[in-house]
Amino acid sequence: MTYTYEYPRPAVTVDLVIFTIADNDLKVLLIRRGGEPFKNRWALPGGFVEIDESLEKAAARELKEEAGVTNVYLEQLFTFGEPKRDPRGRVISVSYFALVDAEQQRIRAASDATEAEWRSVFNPPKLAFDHKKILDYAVWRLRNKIEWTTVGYELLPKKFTLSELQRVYEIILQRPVDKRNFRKKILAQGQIRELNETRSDGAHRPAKLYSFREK
Amino acid sequence: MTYTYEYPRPAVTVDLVIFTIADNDLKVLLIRRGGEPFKNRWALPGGFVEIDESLEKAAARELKEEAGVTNVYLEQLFTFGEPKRDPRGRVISVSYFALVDAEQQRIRAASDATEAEWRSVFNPPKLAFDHKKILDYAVWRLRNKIEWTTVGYELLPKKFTLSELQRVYEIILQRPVDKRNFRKKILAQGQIRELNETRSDGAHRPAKLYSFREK
DNA sequence: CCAAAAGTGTTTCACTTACACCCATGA
DNA sequence: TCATGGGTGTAAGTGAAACACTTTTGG
Repeated sequence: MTYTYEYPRPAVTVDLVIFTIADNDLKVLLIRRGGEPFKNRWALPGGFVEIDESLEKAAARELKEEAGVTNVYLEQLFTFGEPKRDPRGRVISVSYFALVDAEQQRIRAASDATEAEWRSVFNPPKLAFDHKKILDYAVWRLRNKIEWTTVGYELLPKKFTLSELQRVYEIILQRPVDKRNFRKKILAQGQIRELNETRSDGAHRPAKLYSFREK
Repeated sequence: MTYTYEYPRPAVTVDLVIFTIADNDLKVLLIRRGGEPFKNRWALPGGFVEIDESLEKAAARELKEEAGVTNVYLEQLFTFGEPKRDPRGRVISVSYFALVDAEQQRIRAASDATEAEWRSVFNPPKLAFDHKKILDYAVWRLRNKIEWTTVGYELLPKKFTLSELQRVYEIILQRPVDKRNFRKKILAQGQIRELNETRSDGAHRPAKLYSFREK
């Protein structure tokens, strides 16, 4: 195959599905569009890939610009490239999903300037472009990942209780999880360390705090 | 976010990892490059995405052009976009992997004109660009998929014996598989139908033929 | 002492793994 | 009759799921 450069080129963007847990719900960060097309509709944050910037870097840059966070879990999802997905012309979107923990997510809420909101994943507003498809795919992926890997920890602050971790699983999977089996499974993974601290949180037995090994 | 169109745009290609089983080995289709860079090196088949063509269609088109096959298993793998992956400029490559069965693969070998070869995945020649990385990722994905899904059938003709299917698994996983447990597992999946045919193949008991439900 | 969440073990069931011999055929 | 690959069952082990009560604290 010979590469030539005479082809009309598509624009390439990254779109981000940024998840967090808040108010006992799984949230995604959405931005309200100011211009056409889809004016006033909610959309996933995203933007163009700079010519000398890797896709991963572009995603990390958007993440910082739009959600004000760095150093969070970030993974490429899928590349969407239907010719008509953007009415203005050919735009290929490399989608990423990111997991932001409750602590960092609060930082953003405070410094918010543009119209961006954390919205429930399970009852989202109508989205621009094919962003609903991207969101659905991201949720599907997150559900799979949480069952087979340890990404769940990315949604919690450094110190957490087992009940909090369990809630994360229940919220994402949208089904109750057995407490004893859950603790057994998590502890058997050997990925978390029990700290010599507890958290008192009302009129009941304080919970032991744990931390994830590295992060 | 506002889209503007003043950005210099990267070129977008699709690259294909086309697998087949032959000579008791897992093979990938490689093309010898005629021009610089990487002149004479082997590379994955691929090409530019046309401006009005979906990524999936572009991959299917390349698959037909390069391997002469249509209607085979095709799945998006990952998008590689390091700025320096192509020395001539910014090229973002959406990679796909395809599974071609032994029957169709023979068609191509007969009508071969360009310098394309089926090469062993486990002992490949030095590859151009970052194609080794793409190949490695595709092999990893294929291994996972074959353990959790039924894609294995895509590498066999419509009628096959259980021993042939077992060989496919052993070749891909690069380890021996227990015959009784394998047959039990496959039959329990309820995805194949026993045909009223056998295949005689030498001085031993003929094997029953099976077919996959749909394809 | 009461309310509330934390913490803890055992049994059952399903699935995976290990393993060895007879069968049908062609030469 | 022998060599070759096809075909079959059982027992042991491992991991998942179901399930209820005691502990610790604050009010």
